Amino acid sequence: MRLEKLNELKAAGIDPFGVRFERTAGAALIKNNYSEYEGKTVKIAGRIMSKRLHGKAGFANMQDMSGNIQLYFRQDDVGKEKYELFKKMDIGDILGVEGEVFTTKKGEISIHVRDFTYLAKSLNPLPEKWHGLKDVELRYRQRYVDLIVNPEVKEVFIKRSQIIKEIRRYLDERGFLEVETPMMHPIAGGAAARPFITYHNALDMQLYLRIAPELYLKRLIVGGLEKVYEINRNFRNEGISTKHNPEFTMLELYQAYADYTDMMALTEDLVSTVMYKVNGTMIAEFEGEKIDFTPPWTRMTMLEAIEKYAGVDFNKIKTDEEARKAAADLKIKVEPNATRGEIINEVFEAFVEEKLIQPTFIYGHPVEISPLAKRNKDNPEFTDRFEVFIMAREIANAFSELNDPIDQKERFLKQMEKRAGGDAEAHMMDEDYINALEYGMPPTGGLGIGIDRLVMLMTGSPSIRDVILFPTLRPR
RNA sequence: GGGCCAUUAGCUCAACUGGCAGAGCAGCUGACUCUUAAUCAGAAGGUUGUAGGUUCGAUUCCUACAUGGCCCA
Repeated sequence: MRLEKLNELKAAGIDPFGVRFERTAGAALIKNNYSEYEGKTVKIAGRIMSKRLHGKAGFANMQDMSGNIQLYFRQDDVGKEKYELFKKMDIGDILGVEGEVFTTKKGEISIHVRDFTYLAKSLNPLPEKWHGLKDVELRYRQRYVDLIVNPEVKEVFIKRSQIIKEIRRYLDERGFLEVETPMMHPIAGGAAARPFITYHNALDMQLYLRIAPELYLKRLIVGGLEKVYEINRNFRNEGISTKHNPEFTMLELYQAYADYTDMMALTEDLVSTVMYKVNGTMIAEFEGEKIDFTPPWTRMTMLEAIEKYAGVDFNKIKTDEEARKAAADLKIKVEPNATRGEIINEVFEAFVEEKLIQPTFIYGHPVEISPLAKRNKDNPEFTDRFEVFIMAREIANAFSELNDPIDQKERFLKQMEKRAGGDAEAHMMDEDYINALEYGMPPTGGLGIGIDRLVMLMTGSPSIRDVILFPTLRPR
């Protein structure tokens, strides 16, 4: 049907797919500065979203990126030919119009159209005008349609962009250098996760898509780039859920001569500053909860948190055997050879995480689950590491970086044992990283923040797919 | 990987206990020179996700598969 209209347009000598159109205003600009624009002739362009015909006059609404404005067409003004063209026009068509700004009798700021040109004919009908597009699958698969008809979706992605911009501004102002490190790694390191595998033909070698940029960024610290950060994609070959997408965006930053306490202060200040700049408030509404980002955030060691929420004091549990018994008492399944540190982590995940609604620092992670973190001076079974939880979600992970190459090598060897034992998430040996540490890495604080999850919280989006423009889906 | 739910017109949704698949919007034809969910009149639009099965008869019941959602691991 619309193809016929397209051919009619062509037959009438009108190009349905026009060219460059110079705009002198936008919908929101005109509405927000009406007194300036009243009576003035403007040129605006956008998509026709609705149409109301009244014989020889009619109204339409045009949407551009800034908003929506009403257009008024009269046969007396545009001429019979153009008016017929207006009548034939479909919802979804993209036009450029020229006319004067005025207010209708009903008080709506509008454009009195004098002339218009076709910029793009729409061949597919748009979804229904007041229910929009609801089908989540279609919304993700055809995000372009979602963005056209659901304005709140556009708002989320504009806010996402602002959040990332403010993070960059914050770090740039504090002397951090933004860098880009490889996405394709010969060894997948820096996190506990299964990687995607790809293949380079010319080099005849297998490569991994990175699961984290960590080890490369710390090589840069060795190289003397004392404050670096990277905001980019990580890839993890794992399940998909409302909290997980196979590719997701991470901020990682490293600061030489700092430690995890500096990272705590930085995290709290960075996140709350960005929150306030973007939302104008420290309070976020999320799934019926009010989250208060105002610093200082609660600080608890992992053992304190376990004692509080699981009622078990792991300070009194000294051996792996006692820990396994404690796990059994709590009805948590663990590997028969699980160590105390691993069990502490299991108990934490089972009993504590879900309770952490307000921004909370959990620090002092067992060394077994932290192969890249520096040991605590007083208690070498634990590391100088923290994670931030908000709404039961892990938002940030940070530590004093392990800069002792000998300890690091031992940790890698331990991880390799686990790997040999079937743990596909255990860390791989990275000889070159050890080599880098052997040149000397200053004591360093490192921090990672999951950008998608942060955006979820700051925009009130319950699913990670609501903050990723094109989430991973099975092809149709 | 397991459980539950969903899939009907381009979109949003109906269809009782198994009995002719329906509405609104969009689109089409016509009327209307200040409407805004415009209004009014008319006509049209479907392999009910796919493949089987039960039945005189299946959108409805059963099985498998596909895609998605939610929960769990």
